[in-house]
Amino acid sequence: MHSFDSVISRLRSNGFKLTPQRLAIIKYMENNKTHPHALKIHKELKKKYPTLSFSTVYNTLNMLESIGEITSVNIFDEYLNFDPETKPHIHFYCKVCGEVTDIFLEDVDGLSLPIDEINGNLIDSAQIVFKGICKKCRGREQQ
Amino acid sequence: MHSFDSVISRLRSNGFKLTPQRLAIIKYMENNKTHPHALKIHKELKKKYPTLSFSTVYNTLNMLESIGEITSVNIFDEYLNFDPETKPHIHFYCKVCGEVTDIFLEDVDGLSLPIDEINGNLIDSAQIVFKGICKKCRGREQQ
DNA sequence: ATAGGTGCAAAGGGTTTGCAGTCGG
DNA sequence: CCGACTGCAAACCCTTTGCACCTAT
Repeated sequence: MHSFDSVISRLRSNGFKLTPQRLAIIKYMENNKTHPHALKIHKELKKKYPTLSFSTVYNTLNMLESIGEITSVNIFDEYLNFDPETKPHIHFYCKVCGEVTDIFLEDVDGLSLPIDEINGNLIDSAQIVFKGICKKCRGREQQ
Repeated sequence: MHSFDSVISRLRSNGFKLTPQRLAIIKYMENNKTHPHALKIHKELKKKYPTLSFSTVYNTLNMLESIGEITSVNIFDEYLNFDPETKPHIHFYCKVCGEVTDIFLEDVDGLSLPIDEINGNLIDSAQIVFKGICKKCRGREQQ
């Protein structure tokens, strides 16, 4: 996702209206590394906007995704997680604490993406989720 | 998934009852490379077992997953796909025809899994979905 | 005989939709 | 002002659950 100001001007120049709800959602997503799902965003922002509806949250998230400012990923089975990081990257899901963190390709030896072709199939995107136990939880589990 | 006969004896020796519905579902999944979802399985098998219920399909699939005979993956956002291939592998989803095919690690240069640790995080499983255009559709699209 | 499985319908959880009222441009 | 957006409730889709009946062992 671009900076708050850039997103705002992109919306403005594309004829989108800048409602308080949209601004709040954009601000919430900017630099957000927690991969929130829509219901969480709704719950959080409802504190400040008590009448905020699900439809507005979903509409705004879908709109931001459609213009490429955020992406959505199925990290768990249950629901969609939204991510302001639009550069290709990998998600790591910790089975103990439930946190989802980003891993960038530079950090992984032996893994070179994008691979653009396998067995004649053209590849244009990849969704990679590693699951396991995160550094913090590993330390905590040692007795 | 093991062979039909092996699955049957595993169930028998574990005290599971061998109902016609279960046998049909197991037979349907054996060597199935289409990554079907529960509703598709239900629809298909309903032809032969008109009273087959959703609960039976889901119960059986969940049972088979719990004993490790099949796995479930979220290839699309919408629903869970079941796969009799339990060896770690990658899914390729074709955006044109919608088919999902398996890719094995041997086929991918530069990709060596399992990677067991990244940044101190212990990794025990990975879900990898490549999306793009499959060989068949690439040929078909050239004009 | 009996535990476990089936089928039905209803409930559940996340997401979308329809529509009247509202507000940003 | 007007068209796009909001909020509400209902609808939606896939999956699970509750429960009476049934069936494999």
